Amino acid sequence: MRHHGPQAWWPAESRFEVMVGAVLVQQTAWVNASRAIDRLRDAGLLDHDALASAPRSTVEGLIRAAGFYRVKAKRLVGLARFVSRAGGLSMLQQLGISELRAALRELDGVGAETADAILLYVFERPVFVVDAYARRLFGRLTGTPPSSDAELKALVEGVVTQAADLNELHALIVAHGKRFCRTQPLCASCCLRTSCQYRF
DNA sequence: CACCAGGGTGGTT
DNA sequence: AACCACCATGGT
Repeated sequence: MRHHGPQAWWPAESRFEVMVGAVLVQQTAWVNASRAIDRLRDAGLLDHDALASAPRSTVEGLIRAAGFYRVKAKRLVGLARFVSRAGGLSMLQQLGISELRAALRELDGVGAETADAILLYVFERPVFVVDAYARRLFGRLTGTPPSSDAELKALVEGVVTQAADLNELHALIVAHGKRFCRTQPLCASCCLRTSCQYRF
């Protein structure tokens, strides 16, 4: 990783747009999820009330570029209805982290990783997002690899406690993982920047 | 042409 | 609990 530092991770014009992106990017390259987001924006549907009442067939047509467009359209409308029912993101913001996570996990299409990504990037809660890159990284980095995602989460969250730092950490892991970590061993610069206060 | 991309769900063993 | 098929498009 040549350029440690803010990764301009998860660019979006609103918090709800981040939630929509979290679903659209599942098993999909960001460039294609981004196209779908642009089309939703042009259609005025990056708004939970508007999206909640939009026909699924309309949403399907707009998000086709992101792949899995039928299941994702269903998930997006369900997500929008959830936010509308709750009375908006400012209402959900009031909830405690565990009940907010439980509410998100009940939604169709929101698994462990997407729930944690939303907690971190939408609600700014101090959560470490365990994804395939993080598993590979820590599996190789530590002598005894974490045996579960829960263990890995606890390990990292026990050290990195600030939401802003967990945000940056996840961004660095994914940005680096995409470039190097799939087939090659970790390179020497594969950890946090040297000026970082945290040590594993 | 094969493989991958910032996963989740439901079914089978 | 560990697999597996499926969802589907666009890039390399």
